[in-house]
Amino acid sequence: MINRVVLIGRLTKDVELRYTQSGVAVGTFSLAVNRQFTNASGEREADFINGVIWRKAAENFANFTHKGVLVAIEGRIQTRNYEDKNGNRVYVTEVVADNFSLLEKKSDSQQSAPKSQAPDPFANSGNKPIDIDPNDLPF
Amino acid sequence: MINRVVLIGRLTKDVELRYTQSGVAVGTFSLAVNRQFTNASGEREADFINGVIWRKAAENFANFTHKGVLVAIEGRIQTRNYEDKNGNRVYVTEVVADNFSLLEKKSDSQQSAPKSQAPDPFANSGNKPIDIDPNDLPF
Amino acid sequence: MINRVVLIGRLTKDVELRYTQSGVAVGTFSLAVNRQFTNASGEREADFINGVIWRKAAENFANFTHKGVLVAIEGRIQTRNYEDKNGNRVYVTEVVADNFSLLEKKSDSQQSAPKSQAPDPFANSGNKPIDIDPNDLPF
Amino acid sequence: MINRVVLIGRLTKDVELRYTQSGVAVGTFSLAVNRQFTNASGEREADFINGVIWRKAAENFANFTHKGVLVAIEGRIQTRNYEDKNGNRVYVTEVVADNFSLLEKKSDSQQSAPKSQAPDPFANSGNKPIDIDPNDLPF
DNA sequence: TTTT
DNA sequence: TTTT
Repeated sequence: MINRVVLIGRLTKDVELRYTQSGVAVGTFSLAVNRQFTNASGEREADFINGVIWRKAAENFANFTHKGVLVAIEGRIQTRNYEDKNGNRVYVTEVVADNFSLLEKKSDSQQSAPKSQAPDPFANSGNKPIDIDPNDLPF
Repeated sequence: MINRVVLIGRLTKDVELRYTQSGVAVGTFSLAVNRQFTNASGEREADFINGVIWRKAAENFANFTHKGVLVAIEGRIQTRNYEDKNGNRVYVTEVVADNFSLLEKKSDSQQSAPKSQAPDPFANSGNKPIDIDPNDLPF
Repeated sequence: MINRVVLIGRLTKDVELRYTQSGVAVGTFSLAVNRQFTNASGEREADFINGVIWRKAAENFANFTHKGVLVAIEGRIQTRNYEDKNGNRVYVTEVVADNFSLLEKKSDSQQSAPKSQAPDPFANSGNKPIDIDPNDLPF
Repeated sequence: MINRVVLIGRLTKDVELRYTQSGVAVGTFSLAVNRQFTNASGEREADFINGVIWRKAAENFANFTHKGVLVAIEGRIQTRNYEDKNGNRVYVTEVVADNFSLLEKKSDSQQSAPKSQAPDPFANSGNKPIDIDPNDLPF
């Protein structure tokens, strides 16, 4: 079934890169996507959308972006749930990104420390997330 | 900024239609969207995505669909949060639909009671959600 | 850069499946996508959108669909141009599908001859079209 | 039926703004959308996608952009055909944009003459293209 | 008949 | 040069 999302927004913090026990890279991120219309008080609010990205694309996304940077991402909506430390079931709705585009050059809105020498800032990759055990998740 | 979602899935229950204090129709719904790939155990899982729809489109969506029916929806991802009865902040990520398509005729997968005589089952409408006070929300 | 298309429509004819000289499957198709709004004369027009699909997905798309069937496709817009027999340059804008969903069971709107035994009608696949020489194109 | 397109690319020339006989603003544009993958020769090609935009959004799009600028557009694919001066039927596939986002500040990639004082560069608007007579088209 |  |  079709499940497609396209977002343009700014990273609210640096992408967090971790590795599953089996060594697969996973990045988690949060995107502030400004709304098109202002609210009743005339302010432009944003939606704060959490996401996950896997494998090579995760490493590239972490290495070539930083907090504040404008990016486009493509992906799908995923829902999952887990039991927290108090035994309560927590429901999560997030975006699984399979692709991203940098919309600003490195110099724009620079804030964090440099992390990597970029051969191609638009480097990303298809990452068909192949059946990873949820218990393997580092977050 | 761009924030666009397209989903095809089945309603996990009838659309719930309510009205704000100012008389605006709001529908809430939950969509089961089957995943493209099977999991490690060879099963096809689904994402259970909650959504909101406003005004005339909400009334049409509620009237011309029922639990189990296959629909396509277009919209955007919205995040919001509120304090629950225990004083805990609850974070919600959901889809605001601005458009829908019925992908099955009335007769297919009929389950609930009939609700309305449909002149055009594909009737829907642009519903630019104009600055509704969140306190006005019936859910 | 982002280039994303999602369409739901009916095949105006059977998918045409061919093979490049190097043996890669290519399907070409035409989709009638009904418009949301009726025109000045109150008629609902359609857009007739041509598309291409590659490899395993092409074979599945050809085998599990036929003229008239309702399908969803995801892909990107591609433009190309070639010189026709009269030496005129022809400009083509079409969709390259990388994914499809059947929205009707085999029995619905059956018209053409059966073509294949379907193990999973929703079988399709990522087909990252890897650098195929345009001169290799059979259409 | 669903017909949704999201594109990020650079305008290959200034938006051309005209008015129908009944006074409706129409903008035409061409977007260069770089491909994700390089071709057999290792070059990154682009798709050159033509589009149309109507009403207030057309005026804003023309006023707040210029050749070379990076923009995001949302819309749908439209097909139409007309008879050219030689009596040949010409088939057109283009994007009808109903929304756009500027992805660069005015100063970036400035090339053309200034055209307008921008109160809000992200100003755009829903433009439900209401039944315009094709004979009324200025292009 | 093309953008950076 | 079109689908239901």
